[in-house]
Amino acid sequence: MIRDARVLHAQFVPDELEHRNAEINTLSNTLKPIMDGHSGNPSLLLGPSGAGKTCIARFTVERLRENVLDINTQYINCWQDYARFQVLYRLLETIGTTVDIHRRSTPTDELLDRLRQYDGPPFVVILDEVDQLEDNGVLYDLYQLPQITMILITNRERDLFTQLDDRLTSRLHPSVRISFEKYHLDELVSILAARARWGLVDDVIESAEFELIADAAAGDARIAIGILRHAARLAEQTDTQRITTDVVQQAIPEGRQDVRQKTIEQLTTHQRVLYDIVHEHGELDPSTLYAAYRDRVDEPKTNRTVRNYLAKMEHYRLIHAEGDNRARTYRPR
DNA sequence: CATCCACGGGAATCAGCGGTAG
DNA sequence: CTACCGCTGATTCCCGTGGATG
Repeated sequence: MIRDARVLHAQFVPDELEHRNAEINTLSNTLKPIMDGHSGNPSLLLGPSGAGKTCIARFTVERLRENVLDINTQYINCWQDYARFQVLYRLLETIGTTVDIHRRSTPTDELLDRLRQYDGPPFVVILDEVDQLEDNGVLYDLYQLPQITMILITNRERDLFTQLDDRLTSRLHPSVRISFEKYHLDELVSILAARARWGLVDDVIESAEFELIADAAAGDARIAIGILRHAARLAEQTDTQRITTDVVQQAIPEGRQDVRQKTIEQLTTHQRVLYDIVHEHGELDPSTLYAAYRDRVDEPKTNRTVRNYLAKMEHYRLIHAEGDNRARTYRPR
């Protein structure tokens, strides 16, 4: 059934893209100065999730790399690498100067110094989910490095700009903005058809099923591809020769929940207990939460550790924290 | 104003892992 | 092969900060 599983993951970047030509062109144009050895302006890709921002960014940069003899590129997902140190570290990794850097002993400023000394080819940096950065200062750091061209991706522009301080806002405001809309139904169908063509055995799914998936995905290509992947797996497991409407129906909930499900699975037992408590209570204050947690586990972690867990879970958007200091409450997402 | 409660940064400590000297 | 060393990530301890409360 499945011929090439890589293709069935949303982060796979195809060799050719059927839609989003306008967006690709705009992005290419802002990157053009690089071809003449200048650094490009930062660009800002905006739009709902699953609208193709990440895919287009990677695609365009890859194509640029084919056209320019020598550039460095790095993709960073700020959801995973949200600290200033982590971002700088990744960049140094690409240019290969991390050898003697030890996470413990090397101060962040030294990483920045090393980046300043960088005098290699143009360096294009994709920062995905920028609004997740805990310290926006790193944007300022990068902005000041002449060889670096930034592509910023976010689905919530407002969140991003309220976090920025003035010097950054004024720097980034003139940057090129490219807005993405949700995919139309027929666009999703053709995206799915392409993935099926590359990733699945021939003739196992028909257009009615594509449309069903596209409809359930509501414009989000990531979800659509997730559903397709689950459906293919289900069909394989149950030894069905085709991806039928039935199979698709079963795959829809999992496909939708995919991202969240994966992060929940990554939680430790202690974190999972906290998650469950919050979701059972609906809304509660820190002390009741901690008390409930103590009751439920054998060897409870300290209050401080629990706070770390909660912070992390909020970061992954599994729970929602509201209010400062004593007004703090936690509730499910 | 003193006290309470929670937050989150930083230092100290612990436990697991891999490499290495003997 | 084993004992030891250094590194790392997780946890805990300690503490300053700040808004709420009485």
